[in-house]
Amino acid sequence: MTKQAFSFENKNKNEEIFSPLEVFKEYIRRKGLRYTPERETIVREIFSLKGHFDVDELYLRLRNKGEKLSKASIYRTIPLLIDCGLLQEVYHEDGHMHYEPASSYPHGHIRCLECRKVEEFEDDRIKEIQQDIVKKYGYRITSVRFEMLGYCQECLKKVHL
Amino acid sequence: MTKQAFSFENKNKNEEIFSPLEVFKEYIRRKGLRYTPERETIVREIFSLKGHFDVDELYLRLRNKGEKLSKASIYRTIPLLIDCGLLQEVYHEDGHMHYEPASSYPHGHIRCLECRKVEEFEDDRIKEIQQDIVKKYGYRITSVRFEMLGYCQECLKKVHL
DNA sequence: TTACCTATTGTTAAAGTAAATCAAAAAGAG
DNA sequence: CTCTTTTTGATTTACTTTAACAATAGGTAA
Repeated sequence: MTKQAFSFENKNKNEEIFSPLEVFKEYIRRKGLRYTPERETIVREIFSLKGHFDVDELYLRLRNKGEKLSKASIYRTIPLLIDCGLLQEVYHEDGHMHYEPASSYPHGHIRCLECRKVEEFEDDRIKEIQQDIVKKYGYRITSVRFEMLGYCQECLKKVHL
Repeated sequence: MTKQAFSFENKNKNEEIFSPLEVFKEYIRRKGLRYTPERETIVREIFSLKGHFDVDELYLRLRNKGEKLSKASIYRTIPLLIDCGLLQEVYHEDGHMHYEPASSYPHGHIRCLECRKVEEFEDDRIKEIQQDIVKKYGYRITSVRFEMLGYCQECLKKVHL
């Protein structure tokens, strides 16, 4: 069986859970690609920061740690991580994409259009909807995104929106 | 009361439903902006095509109809339409955003990563989740997006994914 | 170990989206 | 009709992301 971390399927079964790096290594091997220090550095950083990030942020973070790798390597690694289910796009803002490590629990995001904060919420119905779609349409779903835009309580108080 | 078309709130009440163009006019007036033929043309086109579109598509469509307006006007009109709740971003693909007219019924999108088709599905739970968030966090939600990525039945048969 | 093949890297250039600028045109109020 | 201010189209600009390519370095197999 193929290694999977954070997969929707192996949460309730007694399957082994592998670390992101293990999953990535396995993916690289399976695809006949090469495991390079640059790729390892990128994956380690993404899974150590845990939250949302964008390419520039990640690049600067690594730069500040003294890592010498190019932005191009980041751009090239991201599709690999998405492909093996470790990473997800979360939203496109300010002209570029924002990502987050894929997680095992179904959750959505609420973005305030005024202060631009992003809150997460958990809801089992997200998973239920996904499962129904699989049943009804026969899709194999690799990632789910639930996003709401609006104005948060604080901003609603501050200004008339 | 402010005019709203396709709003989540006025569906089950006996409020008048206004056409997108009426909503837009009212919005323009309220904001002290100017109602120009270019804006009207853009709004009419968006709500006549009904489906998803991107800026280039819309521009070419209008061009083919003999309309003489610039792409810049489209880029400038889109945020207005989003702001007044008539338009939503649906997904970012091929380096640019795709939009759709906001609709009154809660629905999600499934995108096949292989053949790139986009299917829509309706599910009342999307609205339920939204309402719960409003209750729990006090947000005013302006748009909701439920997106799933994966591989459709046909593509799963064709290739091993 | 060593040699070889091929993927990957950094650098640089290219493609393309979206936004900014600005003079000319036009909407809307009086 | 006049005046003020917004909007338009054209062009430039800023950026993000991808492509190209020579140099480098995994990984396999002798």
